[in-house]
Amino acid sequence: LHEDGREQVAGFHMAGDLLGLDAIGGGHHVCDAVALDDSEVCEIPLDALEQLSREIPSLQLHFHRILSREIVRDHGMMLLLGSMRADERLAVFLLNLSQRHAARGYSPVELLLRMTRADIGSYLGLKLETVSRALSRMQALDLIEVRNRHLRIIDMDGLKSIASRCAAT
Amino acid sequence: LHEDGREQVAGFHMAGDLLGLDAIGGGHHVCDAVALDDSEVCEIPLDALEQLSREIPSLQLHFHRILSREIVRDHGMMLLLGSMRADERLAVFLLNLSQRHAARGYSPVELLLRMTRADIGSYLGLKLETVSRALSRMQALDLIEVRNRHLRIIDMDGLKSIASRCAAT
DNA sequence: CGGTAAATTGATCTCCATCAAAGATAGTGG
DNA sequence: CCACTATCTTTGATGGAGATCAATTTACCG
Repeated sequence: LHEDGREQVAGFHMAGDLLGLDAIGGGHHVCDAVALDDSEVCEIPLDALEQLSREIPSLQLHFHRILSREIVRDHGMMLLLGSMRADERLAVFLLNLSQRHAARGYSPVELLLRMTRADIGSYLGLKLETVSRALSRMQALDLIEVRNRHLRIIDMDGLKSIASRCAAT
Repeated sequence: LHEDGREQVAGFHMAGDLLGLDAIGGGHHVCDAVALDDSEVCEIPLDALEQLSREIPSLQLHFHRILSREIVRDHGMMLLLGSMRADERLAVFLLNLSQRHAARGYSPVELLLRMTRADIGSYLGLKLETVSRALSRMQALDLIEVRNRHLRIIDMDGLKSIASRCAAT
């Protein structure tokens, strides 16, 4: 995502995720996408989708549900970026990754981070060093085990309690 | 917006704005709305809107455009919350307010802030004291003139240059 | 006019950014 | 196969922006 020079990672997509939901409605994309791994992409022509969703109400419903979820997700990110500290952000990030892994039939505790620390930092509004430090701290607390891009969640509940330790901003 | 205790101002709406765009697609609202002034609200039944937009393609197009804009707007906020300092955030906020005022036929320089400093802070990911200090600083630089909730923009270009002084995160 | 909520301003502290350097990893070519 | 290089990662030291704590001051409303 870029807008007057600045740029930021707006999200990480996994198999089955839709992307490019900005530009629905005819506008131009304000984000671009970079593959972090060998990927297959299925392009959905917007007008065909709109045409079909006019004919099939349940498709329309699903389409709108997806758009809505994107908005809710973004609001969650705004909350995270606006009021969480470094390790809370990271905990939320890891738990989210874990959930999505599990939803796709992979292990919820064994994660392979496809992105660099800088990417994670950009996404979470942190610097890469801060991400690295937070990971090390979590490892020291036996919450996770990190070896480069390989990450294993040891104490899921511990992570959850970090992620939701309220700050009541 | 609240989710496990925390809460945050997700946006400020003005006359004509749609709100409640979470919950499109049948879900539950994750935000609620508070009137900061005497307000009239026109409720749009979702299923009627979807029904109509199935029949009127241009309505569907507009509807999708609005949803898309919301997503783009949120991404802008994520950028702001993730990588801007206090006065940049405030400058962006004021310029945005000014634009929307102008679009409605009001003066772009004479603003009446309907919300508290705490609300602004919550929206921008800052504390109320920080908002207050940033405003005072801008006033000292003759960029704006604040008297309580009344705000006058004196140097629009100055504000713009603050808003876009890149930080290249 | 008195009481309450909001706003300003000051002092201090904390967390994260920044600067800097060393260690690990993967890819390249001899 | 191994040295070689570029990139990524970790870790340390320092500084700064904003949070937090606290005390006035100002505006608002019955």
